[in-house]
Amino acid sequence: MESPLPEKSSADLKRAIDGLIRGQEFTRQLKEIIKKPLATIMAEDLVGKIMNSFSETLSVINSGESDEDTAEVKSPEDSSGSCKSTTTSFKDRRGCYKRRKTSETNTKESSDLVDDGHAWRKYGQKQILHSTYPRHYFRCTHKYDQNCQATKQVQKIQDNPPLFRTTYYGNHTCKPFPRVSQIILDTPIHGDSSILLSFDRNNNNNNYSSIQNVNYNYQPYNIPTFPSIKQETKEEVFQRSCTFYPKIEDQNQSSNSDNFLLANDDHLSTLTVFEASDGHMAATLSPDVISSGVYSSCTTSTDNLEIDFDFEESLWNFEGYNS
DNA sequence: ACTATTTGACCAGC
DNA sequence: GCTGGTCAAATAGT
Repeated sequence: MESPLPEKSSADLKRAIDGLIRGQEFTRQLKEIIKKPLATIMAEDLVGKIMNSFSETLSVINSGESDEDTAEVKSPEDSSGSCKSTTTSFKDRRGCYKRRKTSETNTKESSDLVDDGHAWRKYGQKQILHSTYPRHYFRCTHKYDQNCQATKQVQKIQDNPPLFRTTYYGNHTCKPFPRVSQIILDTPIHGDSSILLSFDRNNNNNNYSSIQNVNYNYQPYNIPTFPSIKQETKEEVFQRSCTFYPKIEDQNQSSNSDNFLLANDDHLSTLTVFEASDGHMAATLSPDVISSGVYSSCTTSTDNLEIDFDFEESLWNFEGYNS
């Protein structure tokens, strides 16, 4: 009773230990990659993993509840159902909910507000006592169409340099299926540099669309996942772990195609996006080689991969990817 | 017209 | 009674 920490089950302790070991391993990896070229983006990814690992561990240590209890996320729908209608008019149901007592949380702090791969909708903002900055409340965009109960809170905790604390509540039960196929990436390391690949769905003469805007400067960008791609396929295993770089060699070229470098643990490829003769967007993927730390395209390869983006299915279609 | 954000109101938990 | 989380009308944006 007098213990400062709640009593832990052996499963909790194992989770805590696993989390610490994971953090230790990520830190070791971080130490290794700092020595390498492209260290900053790889390091950033690892720092995120390290912080998540420690956050999860801390939440295990701090929670006084068992796994079974914490995994049960209270649903606002369930709680609003219990709202008494005797004192409130049926029409005005504002604030009619049950406050969350405990639920699965995951807190991370970062100097920027990077896209976490999910679509969020802001539903509130509140000035918090003894806090300089207001807290912003977000729910999953698919709360109603897919009954996804995930929410998050974002609060600025420091201005210079900016630091944000993001707390996630509940798990996404929605499928990450965007209504507008758009990938927006911010690069906190390099200030306002950003990359936007925007596909115009309004061009509905056929199943494909054209690239509206490809805007980038020539620094590396990281796509930890491809949230716009839904279907689990063998190709997605490749996509999921790719890092995405605009190719420097194209900087002064004016052409109707755009080249990007895709890198994962053991692949390097050039993705060339272009508008095909029939107006739809296509891309080819060809293996690259690294020499002396400088990336260059392997022009001798004929083992290219044809990729189309089908907006009706929201799928990248791979043809001839046999390796 | 439709969707997203803002903001004051409302209510549960402490 | 205070505080924080959520709702929903009003407003802004596209």
